[in-house]
Amino acid sequence: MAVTIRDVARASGFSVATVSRVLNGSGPVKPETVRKVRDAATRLRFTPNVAARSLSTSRTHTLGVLLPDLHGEFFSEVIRGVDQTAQTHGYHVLVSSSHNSPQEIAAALQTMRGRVDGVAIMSPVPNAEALVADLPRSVPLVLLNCAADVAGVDTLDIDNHGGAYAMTRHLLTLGRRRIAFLRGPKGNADGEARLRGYRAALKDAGVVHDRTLELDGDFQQHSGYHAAKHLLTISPRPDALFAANDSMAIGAIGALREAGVRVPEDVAVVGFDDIPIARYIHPALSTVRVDIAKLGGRAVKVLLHAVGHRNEHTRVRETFATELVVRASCGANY
Amino acid sequence: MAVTIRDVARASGFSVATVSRVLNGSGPVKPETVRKVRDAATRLRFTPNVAARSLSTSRTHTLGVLLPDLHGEFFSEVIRGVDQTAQTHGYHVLVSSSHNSPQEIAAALQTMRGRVDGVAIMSPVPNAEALVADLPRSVPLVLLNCAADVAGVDTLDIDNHGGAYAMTRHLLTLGRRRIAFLRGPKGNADGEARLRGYRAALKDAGVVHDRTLELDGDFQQHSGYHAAKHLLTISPRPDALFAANDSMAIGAIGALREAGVRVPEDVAVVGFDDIPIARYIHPALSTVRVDIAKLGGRAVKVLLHAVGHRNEHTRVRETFATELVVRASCGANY
DNA sequence: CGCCCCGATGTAACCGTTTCCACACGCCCG
DNA sequence: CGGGCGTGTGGAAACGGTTACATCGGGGCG
Repeated sequence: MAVTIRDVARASGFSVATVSRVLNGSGPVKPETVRKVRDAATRLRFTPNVAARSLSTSRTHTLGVLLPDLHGEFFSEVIRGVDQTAQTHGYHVLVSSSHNSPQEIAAALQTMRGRVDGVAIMSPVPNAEALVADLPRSVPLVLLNCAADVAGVDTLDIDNHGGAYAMTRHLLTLGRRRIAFLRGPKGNADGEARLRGYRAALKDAGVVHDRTLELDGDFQQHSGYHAAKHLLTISPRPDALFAANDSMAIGAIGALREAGVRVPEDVAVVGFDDIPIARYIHPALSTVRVDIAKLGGRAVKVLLHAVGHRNEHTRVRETFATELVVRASCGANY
Repeated sequence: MAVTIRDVARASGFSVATVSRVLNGSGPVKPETVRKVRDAATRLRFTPNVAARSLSTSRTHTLGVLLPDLHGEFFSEVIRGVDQTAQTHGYHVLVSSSHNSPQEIAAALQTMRGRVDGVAIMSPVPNAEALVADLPRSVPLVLLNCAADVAGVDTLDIDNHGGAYAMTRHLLTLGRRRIAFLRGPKGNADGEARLRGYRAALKDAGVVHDRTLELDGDFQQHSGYHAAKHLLTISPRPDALFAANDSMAIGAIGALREAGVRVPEDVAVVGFDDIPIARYIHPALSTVRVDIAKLGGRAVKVLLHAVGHRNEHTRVRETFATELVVRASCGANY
């Protein structure tokens, strides 16, 4: 067995209680004692057993992150933000992906129980309300991008509607009229909100709404690729494509180029998210920036606040602003 | 407090020992008893306390992953592979990033102690041997891409040398002679091995080695961008650029295009990794494929094997084959 | 018929912390 | 001078599981 607190107690000549107090900085201890105990601890290379510790404190110093999947740069940015912030607060991060249904999320939450002090859920499901509603609410939760209004949990959202509205408006001012929209996965809250923003902008501009210009996608590159192929069969051909995320926009550009269609001259293509790679592709992708890593970091802070108040804090509901990023693919600069 | 095994025992009319046996499928129990206990457990919504469990079993059912950073698609692919495999084996994944020095790795390993049953380390440091050598070897470790030969740990490597050799050879057969190489971060084992493969191929082909064609990079897009800018100042100008990873290759292509240099006509650009996005950029990136997710998955399996044998198994040392992927950016198809 | 073994179950020790409570001591104050 | 208080420390009870060991019938076998 490894060295325990008892060994340190014996070696330093004090009781386990005192050793514990020294190591945790709790309770009054003589400086002299502190020194001796510290000495013994380092000499023996004592490392507290985290299981034992969390058994008695019921704190794990770990946060969970539930993601729908791990494809593309979007999610790695989320994790990056989460990990970074968690680390600076002395917390660990437990990730779990491939949760696309309420059932899977509930199951994952179940198995995480007791392993984490709080969980950030990025849920693609339409009605997160229902999902979270009948979960044991013992663990602090923060919902990311769920557009849900659930009592008892914190929620962080991206201003999807506003971003999509602004981008659509931008395309309209550039003179594009037949703007196709490439949707996210069915029921995905982000995707839906972006779609609504697009529709609203069209409507406000008095452009007639054409359902056939709303293409199906699933946020992954290849779906953008296929959607663009399909778009080329539409007559009259759209002069712009607004993809619900950057990955699909990139896939779409690939398909258009293959077909000899010029971007942005023939078809403007824009995305959403501003993943790091967006500026390096050709043409550089115009998109709607979301500070994804920051969102992840914020989620951690909210969670830690909840943990600190034993989940009896006033709930937070924030919306992250987006920013229009105009590069080349929208045709603004030629 | 939550419902404990004692509550289940009381409710079912059996002892905690029997309940435990039923729930873990250990020891002989009457079918009738099993039913009753199961009933009581579900009725009370009993969830075993993982801390208590791991305190007595010293198993956490969690694996750790240490990564140098989380930028780009490469690492998210690793995590994806790890998570997927871990999940199918009922394991959780603790990730931790930004570990670029032996000290940081050691520290992270320290704080993970007791939280995980094993750790996969993707270490960029040159001499992982030294690092891991003086770590407490209680926890099973698997080293990814360290090109290190450390006793007592499993190691998984990518055939960096072979892949780079093949790619360089490919460029040579296409008639390129002044092939620049864009290096990875200083001391990064993958980067170094790829560089050596490049050099070896040049040497074997009798091409004189020109140090000025070896550019500095750090695996991130912007470094590829800047390196390409620099490359354009070299005279005579190189006719090919082999980037040590795809992210940099993509950044480089962006820079070249900005400068009006045609890829691949004027300068061929190739990468390494075959991240998902590689095929969608323009020109589609020729690269060396590595099944990153599979590597992550394999790491988990190795780790679980080690855990199963209480870290007293025969160590594994595997090299993952790479595959030359010829697309457009190398100029083979025009 | 007695013994042994096996199946089924219970009792309690143990895992390594934290923390409540008790206690000793010195000091101040009434 | 005694009681209260604050400081420093120790003893031991949690925390909630797992599991070694004990117990108890009953069936097979010599």
